[in-house]
Amino acid sequence: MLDKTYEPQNKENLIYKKWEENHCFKPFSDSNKNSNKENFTIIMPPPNITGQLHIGHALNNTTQDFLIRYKRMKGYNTLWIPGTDHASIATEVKIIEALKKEGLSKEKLGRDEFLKRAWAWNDKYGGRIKLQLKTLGCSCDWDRCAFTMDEKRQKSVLDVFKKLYDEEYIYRGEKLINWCPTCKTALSDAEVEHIDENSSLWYIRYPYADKSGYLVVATTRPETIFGDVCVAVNPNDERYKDKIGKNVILPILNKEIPIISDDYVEKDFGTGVVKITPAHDFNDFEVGKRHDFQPIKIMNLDGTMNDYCGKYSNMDRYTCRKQLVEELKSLDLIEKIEPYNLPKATCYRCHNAVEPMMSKQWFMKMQDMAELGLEAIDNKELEIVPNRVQKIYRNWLENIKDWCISRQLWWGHRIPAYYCKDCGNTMVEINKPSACTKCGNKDIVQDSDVLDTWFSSALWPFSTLGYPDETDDLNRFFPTSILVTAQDIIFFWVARMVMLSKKIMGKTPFSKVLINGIVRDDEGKKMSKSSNNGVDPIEIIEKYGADSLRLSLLFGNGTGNDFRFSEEKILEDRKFINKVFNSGKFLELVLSQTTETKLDKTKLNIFDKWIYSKLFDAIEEINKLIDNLDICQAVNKMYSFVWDEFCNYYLEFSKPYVYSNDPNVRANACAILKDIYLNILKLLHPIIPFITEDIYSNFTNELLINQSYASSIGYFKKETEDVEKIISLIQKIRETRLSYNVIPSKRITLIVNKNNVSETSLNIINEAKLVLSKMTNIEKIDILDNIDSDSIKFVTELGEFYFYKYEVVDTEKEREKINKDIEKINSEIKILEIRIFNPNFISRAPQQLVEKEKLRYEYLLNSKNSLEEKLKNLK
RNA sequence: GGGAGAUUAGCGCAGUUGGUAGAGUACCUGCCUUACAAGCAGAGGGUCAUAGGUUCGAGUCCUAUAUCUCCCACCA
Repeated sequence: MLDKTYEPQNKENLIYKKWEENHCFKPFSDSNKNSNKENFTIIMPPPNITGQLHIGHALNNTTQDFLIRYKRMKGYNTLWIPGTDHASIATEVKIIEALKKEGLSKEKLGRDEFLKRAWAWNDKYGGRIKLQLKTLGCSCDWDRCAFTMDEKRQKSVLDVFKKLYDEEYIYRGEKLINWCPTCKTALSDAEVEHIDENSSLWYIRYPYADKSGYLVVATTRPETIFGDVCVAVNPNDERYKDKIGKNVILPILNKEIPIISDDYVEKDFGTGVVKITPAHDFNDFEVGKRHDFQPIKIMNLDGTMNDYCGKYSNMDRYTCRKQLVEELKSLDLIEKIEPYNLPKATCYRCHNAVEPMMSKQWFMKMQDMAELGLEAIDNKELEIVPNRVQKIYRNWLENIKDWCISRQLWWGHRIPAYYCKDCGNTMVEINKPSACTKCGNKDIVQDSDVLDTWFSSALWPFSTLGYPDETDDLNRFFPTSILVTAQDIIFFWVARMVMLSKKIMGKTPFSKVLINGIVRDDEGKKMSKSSNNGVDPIEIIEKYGADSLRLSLLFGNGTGNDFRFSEEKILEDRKFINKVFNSGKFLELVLSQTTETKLDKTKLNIFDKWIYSKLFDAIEEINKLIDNLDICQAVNKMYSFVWDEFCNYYLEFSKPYVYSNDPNVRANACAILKDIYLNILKLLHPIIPFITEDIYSNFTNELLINQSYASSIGYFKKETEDVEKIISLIQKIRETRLSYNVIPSKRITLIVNKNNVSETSLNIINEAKLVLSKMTNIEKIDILDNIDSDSIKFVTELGEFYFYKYEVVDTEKEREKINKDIEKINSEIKILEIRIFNPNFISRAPQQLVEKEKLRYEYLLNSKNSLEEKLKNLK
């Protein structure tokens, strides 16, 4: 028995448990190894264990669950693998924050203790994330749940690292890298965020060594002058042409450095003179390399100045800047200071300024990899929806640089490189070597660094399936079907998965990527882990149920478009769920009042045939839309079919039959109603799985999740057209009644003009008599030859109809109404005339359209004439 | 500096090969009609940002412009 109103709170958990107990989330192939059903596989983007899921995750996972449930019901061998990501740097930052509150630091704790904390953190937050996903209704296979740092994934990482090292794609070297002085680790280019900062441009005088005056250098980073190796001008700059090759004196250090020329220098910026600091600027590094200068390091890894900087050593970089500028001022070496906006490089995790530093790190060669990534797009092995995102992907790969993969962190995959303490030999091995392969020394130490968290993420599509072992899963499910993710990790993750899958597995990891939009809060601000305006989906689910949240996330949200989340929208959308629930209650009521239901598909009335046709259309359209990944439109179609066609019309149509006195009619009517309704539950199950499953269990003993997707017995053209005509008649009657202010409870007579309504139309009307009277409160239908001229006339496709004037009256209203109708028709006629009297239109537009418009024009003229006549006759 | 997206009814949005603008919600009118007032039946409301262009025909294609949002980027 269904409750009085739907109470999702207490039921959803139980339903989820039932699904799990019945192994509903497993691929068919688990129980039937010979299953030859086509696979449909999704690997979940693993949420970071830094915290809990927010609405953005809910959108992402609802979309995946929608696709998985749909495909499962479509008969695919579906597998959805869930998982979580250790999120190396992000989690480490969080743990350090937590330690700080306890007055601890990671150094005080030591590596082993710190890692214990990290694993505990994983238990807590990873566990919570899984719970959140279950609460949302995600039908993923929890037995296959993966964690980027669990044993199996460690194995994958070690294997791939060694493979790429052996093939010389991975190398170690000292290069200029992005360094976060706060997190005290190297970062990749992708992990650096640029923000605009109000700063200054300092114009500093560099005196010529021959005391013939000075050169003015404009810089945004005065504190780096300690590292200057030269100053550079453009070779074509007339102002400085004769100065090239001369020396200037570097202020403070009083060291002579040369003036060189390089194309990199823009004549028009600043003074046209650039100081070159190769060890702390990416451009300067390149210039320095071209001119054979040794970089001079001037900073420590914590962002303070190093011993090279004399009295400024050990001073924070920004303090140094302030004091240095003061000193330069006192030496009269500052020409001027201008306000200047510069993009400041910051760490994507701690948001502090990143420093380019010379450092020995591990890198992955990316040139060949990028080719693989581009090839995937070029050869259409990979399609990104919406299409525009492909450009972003392509652009990044075309400008890629080698990937710095080592991090000076503790929480992560430790790099499997071992160094001989004696001879310095480097060995990359999956297991620690017992002795140096070169000198035999047993004193071997492992590299203390860990890998960029995105290294393990990049292997996700095959590491989750068991790589490097040749598992059944890997053979069966790789490559996967589709990746659903957000746009902001297209470089971090998507591109790298494609590259590494192609490199390691020889195949693109998925053929489609569906990008879901960014979720914003109700003020339009981006919801994110870092900006802390995230809403916990659990809170929303506790209030409104998971189905309401899911529906709201998918309804009216265009593919790839940003989505504004509000509780208000949930309240609006959940009305639909209530509607579904109540129509189920109606079915239950009807079934309770009949002893027998028997579906006889040979005995369908026109309304049954109409609803089956509508169902047929709806399913066809929905299938097509989902295949095109247009989930928004698909949900829209479900909505309008269920509410407009089924609830508003078919339920009403069915009432005379389900309450019929003829037990045979009744049995069949009930059976059909049930059949249609159960199909609706199937149709809706991918969006609102809980309530549909719950209602379904009231009518059958089977689980809805296991059923085949909705289907209709067929399409009946003639009956469908007939019922459409009846619907227009119903609407016309209602409209006319209302326009004459006939109160709904008043039962009136419908007059049919025998001369004007065809035999077939009469048959249709006759078949719909009961329905008509119920839906428009018509007491009886008079079929007349002679109709009083003052009767109230209205026209539909079925012919001319009237009301007795004495039943509806009010001449003034009538006049007003006719005039309004004429006006409406006139404006349409005008538009049509422009078209059909245009010879160009006649000759160039499709003939079919021309014919259609001409017919419409004639129809309108006729209608207009009859209305005008009516107006004349109105007394 | 480069690129992408957005601009449609009061509001938040949909509109996929160009053919007379759509749903939801709000507002207005009338209804507690035995599934549902989280409802039913109706009505109103839009020069589809602006200006040009292509076309018989443009919300839809092209070119500018404006406003907003996002991404990328080493002009010191």
